[in-house]
Amino acid sequence: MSDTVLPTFHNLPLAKQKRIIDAALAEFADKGYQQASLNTLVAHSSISKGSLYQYFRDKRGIFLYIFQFAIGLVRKTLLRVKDDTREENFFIRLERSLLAGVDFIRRHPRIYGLYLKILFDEHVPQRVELLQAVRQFAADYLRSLVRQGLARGELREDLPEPAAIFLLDALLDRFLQAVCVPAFDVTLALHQSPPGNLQQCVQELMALLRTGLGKA
Amino acid sequence: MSDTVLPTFHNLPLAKQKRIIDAALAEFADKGYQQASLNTLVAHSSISKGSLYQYFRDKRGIFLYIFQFAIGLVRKTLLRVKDDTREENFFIRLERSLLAGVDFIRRHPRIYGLYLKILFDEHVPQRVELLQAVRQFAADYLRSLVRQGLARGELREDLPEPAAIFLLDALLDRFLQAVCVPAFDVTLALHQSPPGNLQQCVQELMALLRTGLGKA
DNA sequence: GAAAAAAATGACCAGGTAGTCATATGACTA
DNA sequence: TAGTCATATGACTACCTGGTCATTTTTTTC
Repeated sequence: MSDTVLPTFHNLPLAKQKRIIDAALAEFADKGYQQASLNTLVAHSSISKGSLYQYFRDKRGIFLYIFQFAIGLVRKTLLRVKDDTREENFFIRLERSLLAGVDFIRRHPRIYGLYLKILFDEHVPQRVELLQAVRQFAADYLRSLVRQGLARGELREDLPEPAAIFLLDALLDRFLQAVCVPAFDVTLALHQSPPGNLQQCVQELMALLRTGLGKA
Repeated sequence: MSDTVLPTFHNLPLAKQKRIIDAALAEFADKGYQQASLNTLVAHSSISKGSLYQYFRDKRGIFLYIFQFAIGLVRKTLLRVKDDTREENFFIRLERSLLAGVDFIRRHPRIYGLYLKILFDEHVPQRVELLQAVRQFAADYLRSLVRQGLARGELREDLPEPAAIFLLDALLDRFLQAVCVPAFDVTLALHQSPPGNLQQCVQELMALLRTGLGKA
């Protein structure tokens, strides 16, 4: 697990570390794992190729380090939202989480890009473990929200928990994708819409989740 | 658009055409566009490299031909489902469409794989057009179902159409992904479950869509 | 059956890749 | 100042890529 990054890297000045992390994130997010070029990476971070191999064992090592770094950032951000909205209604919390997700992506587009690049590429090292870590975290997050919502009587008592979590996960994930992948954005016009409009869309979706599609 | 495949290809015996299409589909579905190797492709279809370039202009041409071929198959299949369930209730139609999707993927796993490989790779030729074709088709399909459901009074009259379609699209797409990408299958245990169990999951999700999560 | 046209072939090319290694640098020690 | 040692370097290797082309083989035409 930790034989990915060598001690030399941590001896580097923080600014240099950051330069390398930034360049790696950009390259992997743009090209995916296999297609990412270490030559491009070293050029963009102004270090030599030889140095790169004194910081990391190999390409795989660089990638894993970067991805774990990214996962850490996501966890921290989402847990903060969960805590900040502790007292709110279930659907409000959901709405806030979603908007926080949009905000995160706006601030760290390359981290989200990296995640998307991994999703369906079976040849990425440790892909199953990395993906499962992300999805499991999301599911746990939503489960916690659902249980608190149930405890407060904001949700139907007979709610099938796994199905509900699945539906929520699907909707949230797709919403984020639609925000930053125009081709997904066929129905709502999220992509270029102002923040206010975006919030209105979210609220409409939340209302739909609450009351369902069927005739009352 | 049609300068992708050269006339020589269509003069080939159908069996040989099929061999090439199969090998190309397998290679692109497994590796994605850039990472797919034409050397592997020709080896697997038992033709020489030179021949490949007498059938197609270049790599891009092969890819586009294969993808359009795949799109055709999907359209045909889904339109048949829509027609077959013409008389059914909205939620039944949805359920049937979803199960038909699962069945299609089971029968043509490489076509679905190809679609997934395209989703987030900006470097795929014509990606935006290809993706939009697929998503637009799905959205149109769902819109048609929703409108007929509304006309028959099976859905709330005040249903916000775009939001509803978005939600349905998100759920259906994610369901298919969960069926064939184990890492997505964190909550429901779809991946290795028998068909009966799978159908029960779908029904549970349909019920959730109908009545919503909120307290009555 | 000969000539012409069409199709098949694989060695070859330029350009890219991940990773290596002998050498150079420069900071710290004695 | 001399010696030591962690770090920095980029030319280099072996390999793989998409694409080309002179040549051979097969098919068609007369």
